[in-house]
Amino acid sequence: MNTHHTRPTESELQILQVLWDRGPSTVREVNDEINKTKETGYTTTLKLMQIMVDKSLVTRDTSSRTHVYVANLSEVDTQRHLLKDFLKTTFKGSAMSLVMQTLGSHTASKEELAEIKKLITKLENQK
Amino acid sequence: MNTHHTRPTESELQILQVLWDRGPSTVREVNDEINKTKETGYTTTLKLMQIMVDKSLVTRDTSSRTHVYVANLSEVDTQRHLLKDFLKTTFKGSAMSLVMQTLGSHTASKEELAEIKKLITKLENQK
DNA sequence: ATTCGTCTACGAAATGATTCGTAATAAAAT
DNA sequence: ATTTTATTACGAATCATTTCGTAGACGAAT
Repeated sequence: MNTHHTRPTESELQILQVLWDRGPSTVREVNDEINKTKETGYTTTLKLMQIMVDKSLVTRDTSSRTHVYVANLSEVDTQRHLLKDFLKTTFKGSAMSLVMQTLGSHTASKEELAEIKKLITKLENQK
Repeated sequence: MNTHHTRPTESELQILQVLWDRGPSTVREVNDEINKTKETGYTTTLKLMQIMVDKSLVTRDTSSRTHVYVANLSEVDTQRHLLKDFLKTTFKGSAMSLVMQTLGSHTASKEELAEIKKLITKLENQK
């Protein structure tokens, strides 16, 4: 067991993504999903998910022979966490340069842009 | 030698940061800088920087005994690259949810918000 | 009841990243 | 000239992550 908090590794994150998308899933289901992208042996995924239980990243229901796994963290919380980290390490903590860069190099629809603008206006009024 | 393109590791990125901030630097200088944050032996940093030469992440001037290292990639290009990756792996490629989340959970000055708004308006007009 | 397919558990190999010790060398100080 | 100090080169140890083989168990199909 391990209650201590660490960043999920690349592979762990991939598994979490699947669990977030699909909801409670078996190893087989997760592995099938992952194999759409990346060839991975069944026992590899199994082992990773077992490790994730140990790290408390996921919980599993072992009442039936085929165990069912559930993510223990919410997607948004994890994103927030990783974002904070990413911001610090690659943008020296400057949220603004990250936003500017993202807007600059990724296309967004008019609607999306409008939505962001709305959020900004709201933020401006809070000051 | 290695011309083949990979993502810099955590440590490599840290070294690149120093080179971007300081400009051309010796191992000693980089190591001193890094030690402000994180205790690291001199030869550790040296070795990493030698590996980075091999990966062409940096170039070095060996004309004098004490070699001088320079980053081979621009900070912005690297950020763009890492951002793209990060977006894909943790935000399923949705630039918008990344931006929204960043704006939501990090404070920005009025001026910064205004600047972003200006960029958005510009983007809107391009459509 | 035997066989077949699928599952979990687990150890250990493979891979990748980081850290460090040691030797060789050159320059600087004495 | 000799000693001290700083540097590079490089192999190897350590550590974390990922991958996989094998064994044992269970249930379904024959």
